[in-house]
Amino acid sequence: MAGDAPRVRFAPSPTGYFHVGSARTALFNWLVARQAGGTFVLRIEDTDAERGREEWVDGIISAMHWLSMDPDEGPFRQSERTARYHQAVDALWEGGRLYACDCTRDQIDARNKEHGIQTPGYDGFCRDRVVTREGHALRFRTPDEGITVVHDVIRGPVEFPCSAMDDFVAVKSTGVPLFVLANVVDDIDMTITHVIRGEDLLPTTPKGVLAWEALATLGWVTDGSTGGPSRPMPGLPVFAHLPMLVNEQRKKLSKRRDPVAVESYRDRGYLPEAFLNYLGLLGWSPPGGEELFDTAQMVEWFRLEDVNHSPAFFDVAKLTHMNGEYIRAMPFESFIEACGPWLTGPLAPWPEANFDPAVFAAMAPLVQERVAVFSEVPPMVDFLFLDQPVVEEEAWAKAVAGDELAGTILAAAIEAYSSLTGAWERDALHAATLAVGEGVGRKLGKAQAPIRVAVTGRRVGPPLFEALEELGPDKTLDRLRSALERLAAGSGR
RNA sequence: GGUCCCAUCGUCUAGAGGCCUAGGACACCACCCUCUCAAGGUGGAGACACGGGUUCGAACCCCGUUGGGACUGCCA
Repeated sequence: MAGDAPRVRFAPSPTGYFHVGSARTALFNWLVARQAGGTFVLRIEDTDAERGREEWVDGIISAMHWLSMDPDEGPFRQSERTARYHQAVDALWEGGRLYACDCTRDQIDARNKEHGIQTPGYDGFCRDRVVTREGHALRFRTPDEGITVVHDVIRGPVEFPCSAMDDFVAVKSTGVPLFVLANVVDDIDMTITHVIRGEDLLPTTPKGVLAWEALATLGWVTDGSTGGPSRPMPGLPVFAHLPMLVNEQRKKLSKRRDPVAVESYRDRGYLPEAFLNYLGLLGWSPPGGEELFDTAQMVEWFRLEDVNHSPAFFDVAKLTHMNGEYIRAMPFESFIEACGPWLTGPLAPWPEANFDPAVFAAMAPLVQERVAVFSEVPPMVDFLFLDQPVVEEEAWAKAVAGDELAGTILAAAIEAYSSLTGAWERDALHAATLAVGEGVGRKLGKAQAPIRVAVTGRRVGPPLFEALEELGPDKTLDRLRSALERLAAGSGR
């Protein structure tokens, strides 16, 4: 742990998509690097061949890019560094820190069952047996007594009794090194100063510390893989184990049941700025108590020492609210631009040719203050660009079919709208509709409901008269008439 | 079973012994505004897990209990 400029690493294993917990870990690492002129390294932990497909790695990189957290170095892939790990394994083997083991899991379990009642873990059966190194797993000989201390900036010193630590497998029988060892060798070679990761890794940290110390005792040197020459290995890094992100059941976020893919938030129209802001509030909060802040402020305020100890629930509702605040704060032009992907191309629910940017721009200010995520934009304006509106059946049932005055109102609206003498614009429509309502003894709020559903297909949406103005008299009257027809047909009248 | 971590409103958190009658935000409820829905405004309900210490004084320090979680794999 030296020096001024920290070198941190974000080391995900590529397992499909970018997990929100990983994003939070990446963010906190990134903050530490940025605030002190440090280096943010990306390392892909893919020692397990079962994992890791190139597309997953691409996914991680692009998600990180979306969040403006491009790595300064990497991606390094552990799968490409096996030769280096073998050197460490040789050193450890020759130093007597490793021994070969030919026990199968079943044998270990059977022995454990025989002895203790149910005590998982390895019993050290092969410690003093002679097993050939080739073709067998290599276990790390952990001390029988004493304690291993992990100095964690967030939690303080955490002590692990060595007696409770079993001889873990460091190298598979295939010769492939496992995570604990590869991790340590990499952190040494990459001169990592701060290991910032999830709390779930805390229990394995003492094993890494032991491996680190074993290597140090054996005179291991770094390989200069980060550019410099070979040099003495650095001391232990600073550890920081971040509190878990949990679901409503207070359990570690699960891939299967919880919405954890960062990509899915991107695809639903969350803003990266809002996403980062929210992530920053999980396990940490700025000294001034601010809730809304950008990454520059986070870089300025963030302190690893200030990170919480307890798990945090990933609350999509709060994220969504925050995203709405960001959307409303956007300059109008930016909002229009950000809506782009939702208005044309495959995401747009209407025929491309029907889309009219001018019409959208006219409605946009009303849309901007009504959506919390961009995926809500199309349904808010689809009636303008669809030949026929999507009629929500529930809305129709309630506001039209279920309203005994609906037919009267619709008919009166057709009459009033078609006899408008001035321009077809919001104020005239407003006044006309007000009159229609008075005709049936209803206030505007109640009177506009059937009209809204007839024309837009929905009970909620942007203000009606602005909408009608943009839609134009032909389509408006058309839709009013067909709604009236449908109503007549449906009710048998 | 073992090891470790954690414990303030439903949720995210502020709180680093007296400033706490515990603050803010999301969610929730009511009202106002209002052409629907939002946004906005006002108000409301809502927490220091429990028990012992230490102290003149504890949400804050210590111990225990309880509860939750993680790990315990030839995954990471």
